[in-house]
Amino acid sequence: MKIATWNVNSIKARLANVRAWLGDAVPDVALLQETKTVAEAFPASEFEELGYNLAVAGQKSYNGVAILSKHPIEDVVDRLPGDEGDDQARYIEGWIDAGAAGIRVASIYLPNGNPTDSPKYPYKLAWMDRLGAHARALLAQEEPVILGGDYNVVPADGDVYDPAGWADDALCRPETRARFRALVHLGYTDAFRALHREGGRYSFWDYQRRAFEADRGLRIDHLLLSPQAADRLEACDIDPVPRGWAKASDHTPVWCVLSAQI
DNA sequence: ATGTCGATACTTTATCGA
Repeated sequence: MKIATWNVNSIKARLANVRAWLGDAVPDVALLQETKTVAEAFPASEFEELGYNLAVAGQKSYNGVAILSKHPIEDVVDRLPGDEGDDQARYIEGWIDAGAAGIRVASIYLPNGNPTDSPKYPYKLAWMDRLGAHARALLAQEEPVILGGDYNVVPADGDVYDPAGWADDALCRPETRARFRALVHLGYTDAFRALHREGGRYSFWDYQRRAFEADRGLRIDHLLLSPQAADRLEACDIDPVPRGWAKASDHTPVWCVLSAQI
């Protein structure tokens, strides 16, 4: 079972690239973020042609998340619990019905939070607290779970090209990192970090100032695995290739492979 | 020296968000 996460920065602008990568990498499940369109306008048939089922949560212009799965998607939850007044499309969850390899997945687009002296930062921190509460509730079900997405969190200084320069950014601030660590402390595993010791491995490079060419990047796209999923973790990596394609997203896919059973 | 991208609207350029 191969599961990938990718912030595509508009599913319409990225249609050809996403279809090409799905054809190359052939993930069973793809968790997409920043689709930037309402669910009714999501180009579903373009992915159904490739053998994927879809679950989509969208809004006009901003945000938007989706799950693509070769297996049926059941038990869909299309908003993060904990704030009925929050109408930003940043969370979708579902059960991937793959028999013994079945797994619960969530596609997460965590708020950026900049600038930190605006209401955006407390919104980010509150959103992370809500995610923690929901992640805790999921653990009680003792299922394999992958919470994947654009976390807008640089977990440690080795995950950003210029730690000092980014120290006060919403992606690096101590309050942000503390909440990410809290997710780990609940019992979730950062799949990439579990299998790779080295720093300097990034999933995002800004469009500006030739950041990709200079490898000035950040690791902010993560796959967090419940114990039942982590016990089945066989491989995880970042695929930088799509970031170098024409009309690239500013993020690149991160994927992992789980065995069918332990 | 400067060099971004995508969506939107009282659109063809400015604004917002990232």
